[in-house]
Amino acid sequence: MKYSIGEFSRLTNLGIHTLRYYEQEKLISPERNSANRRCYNDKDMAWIAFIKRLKATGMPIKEIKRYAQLRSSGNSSLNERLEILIQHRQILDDQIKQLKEHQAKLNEKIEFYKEEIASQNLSIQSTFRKETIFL
Amino acid sequence: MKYSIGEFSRLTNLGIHTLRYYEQEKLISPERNSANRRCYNDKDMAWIAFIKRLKATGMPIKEIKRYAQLRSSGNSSLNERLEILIQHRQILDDQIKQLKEHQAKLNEKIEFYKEEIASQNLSIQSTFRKETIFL
DNA sequence: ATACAACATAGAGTTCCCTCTATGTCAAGG
DNA sequence: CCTTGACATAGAGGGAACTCTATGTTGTAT
Repeated sequence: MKYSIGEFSRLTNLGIHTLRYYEQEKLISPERNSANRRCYNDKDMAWIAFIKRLKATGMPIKEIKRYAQLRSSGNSSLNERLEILIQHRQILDDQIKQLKEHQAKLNEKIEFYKEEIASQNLSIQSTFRKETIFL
Repeated sequence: MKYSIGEFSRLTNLGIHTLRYYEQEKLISPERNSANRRCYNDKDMAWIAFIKRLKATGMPIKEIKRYAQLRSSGNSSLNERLEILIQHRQILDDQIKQLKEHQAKLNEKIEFYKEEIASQNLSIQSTFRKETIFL
């Protein structure tokens, strides 16, 4: 299947401007038809999906660009690409580890807040009780 | 303990400029001494540590600022702060879930690459074998 | 034929989060 | 006393990743 930039934008959730920007940055190079219109295909689709994954895991555009260049240079770059991927996996693993730590601490903090609030409500309640007693 | 901005910068790993920027953005309001110099204390330290956590989990400065404002408005804002925290926990949980998914897919991709490379090495080997046979 | 929407490019603008520069003040050491 | 270095403010600069504007072209429906 072939897609115009409009269709492709809808299918990838990526905004026409963003797609053109990615092309400018050489992340992707769709074919052109006779009228110079961009013609994205299913391979582009899969590639964009992967780009989105890399981005979502914090890889900067520049690094994705490097990967894209290797990709376009064919099979001889497989090893180098694999290395980038393995390196990025390490980064991702660390990232997840960090986030889990933050998650644990945040949970602690939330528990602390709940207790704090509970004890406040208690003192309000007792004040209220006193008031009802003394009124 | 009290710290000058220089010391505090070293202790927090946050760059003097960044600390001043955070103050400008009202994330933190250290006291000043007679000479108008900033005097950070241990409470500021703990607070900065928490700011760093919020940042590291993707909370934008503006939202941290909102939290900081509530914090400075005292105990009456405990509930509201708790809500921000709980909401942020949700975001963090989702984030971790997403990253794990990306991790799984990345691992798949890496395995795929390894196989690809292995089969290439094989074909090179066999070409090489042919050559050695036919030479 | 003409109107219209979708496409094209070049380049400016925006947002976020710093980071740096220019300029000035002040306290302490040689 | 004077230099030095850490501090102060105000505001400019920078990079990343978009996002938008201006202007022009093309293909299709009326």
